[in-house]
Amino acid sequence: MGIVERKEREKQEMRQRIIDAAMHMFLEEGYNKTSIRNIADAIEYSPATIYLYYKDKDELLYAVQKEAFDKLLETFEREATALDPLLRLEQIGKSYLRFGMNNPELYDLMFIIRAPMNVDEHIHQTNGRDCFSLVMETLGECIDKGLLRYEDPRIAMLSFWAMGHGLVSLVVRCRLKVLELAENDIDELLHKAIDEYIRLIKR
Amino acid sequence: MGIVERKEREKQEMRQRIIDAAMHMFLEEGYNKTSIRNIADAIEYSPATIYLYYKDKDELLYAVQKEAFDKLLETFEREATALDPLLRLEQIGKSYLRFGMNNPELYDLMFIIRAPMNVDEHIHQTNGRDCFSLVMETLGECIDKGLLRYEDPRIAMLSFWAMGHGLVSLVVRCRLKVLELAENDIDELLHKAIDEYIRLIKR
DNA sequence: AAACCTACTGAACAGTGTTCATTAAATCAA
DNA sequence: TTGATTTAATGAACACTGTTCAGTAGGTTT
Repeated sequence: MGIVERKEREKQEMRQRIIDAAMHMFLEEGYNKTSIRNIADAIEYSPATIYLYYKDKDELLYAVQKEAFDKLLETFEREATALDPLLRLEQIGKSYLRFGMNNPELYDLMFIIRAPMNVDEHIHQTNGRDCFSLVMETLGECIDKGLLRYEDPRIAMLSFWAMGHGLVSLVVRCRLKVLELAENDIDELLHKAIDEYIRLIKR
Repeated sequence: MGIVERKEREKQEMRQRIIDAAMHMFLEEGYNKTSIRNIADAIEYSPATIYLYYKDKDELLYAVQKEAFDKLLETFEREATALDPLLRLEQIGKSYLRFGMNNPELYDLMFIIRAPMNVDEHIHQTNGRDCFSLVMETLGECIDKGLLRYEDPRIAMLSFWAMGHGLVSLVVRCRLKVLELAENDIDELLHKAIDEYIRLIKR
């Protein structure tokens, strides 16, 4: 009897249908402006049904986040392929910047949105782990080969990420306006900033 | 007749009473979890009254934000007093970090919270301007004296701020958990990261 | 004392996340 | 095939949210 298998499959399909709709609407309108009722409307089910598949709106967020990190990882693996670790590091930086600038709502979801504390904190340790391992390995290789002016890989990782995240999140949350930069220059300036940073950390 | 003056004074007092309560509750519970009704309760007025003094919840946010930037400016002026611009830059960096770590909710309000687009964008150009001028001047002085490995002050400002903001905001929004650092080390690591950054940008 | 003005409020509107008893349908056992 | 049981889905409700507005009480002016 394949009934239980089919049911399990249907359950997974339903879960997927929900997060597909959720992802779509989160990107279109943002997390806060997307209501469970809107998502329910989109998939033509009642709002209560969603709660049969996801415990609450946060769990929905984390599911979408997970898919987003998969996308970022794919992007890294596609765009940061250089064998030279230093060059690869630069590719990663540029890739990160582009990813954030091209998918601001997605970036928001992954790196900015308030992480509610009622959820298992473990999520933050698993979601995105692979992405960070990839960066970590590249940084480690650079340091091992003595290519960087960093000694401690933790400091290097922290700094590298902080620079990337700082740049993207200031743009995504409109905080650069205070610097009164021309809107068109911003993209170019960010890339220059990363270039400069890479230049600075090179030994 | 001092009646109109008294009334004006009372109006200002009421405005102040409202944002005092708002600031207090924003810091205690965060912006999103603070409702107009809660604020109204705290000052023992009806929710509708608040709308006589502030157009909407966002305007309340910007008023609180303004006070917060005043606080940050005071902090800078108190803690970053060195005559040597390079040393002063370091003091600013440390000061910024401490400010963010000691007042995470305030920091959130100032630099992370989604800036609604229905508000006059001009706010983002005025709120915090003084703080940035101060940093800008120090950076400018450093560059003029040839103390930094940056040429373009805009890139320098962008990078310096991105590093600071990146570090603080990753902590404030719990994104460092993925790096599995010991909770106690974080404060120290952030300061080391800033130290390293200053070291890197020194000519 | 009557008119006016202004500060304030209660009640309502449309929306939110979430829960739960009830219903309808699919599955299972006889 | 029929009856019992499990499962999936829902409508309605609850307790919130930001915001608006007609109505009121009281101080101010004429």
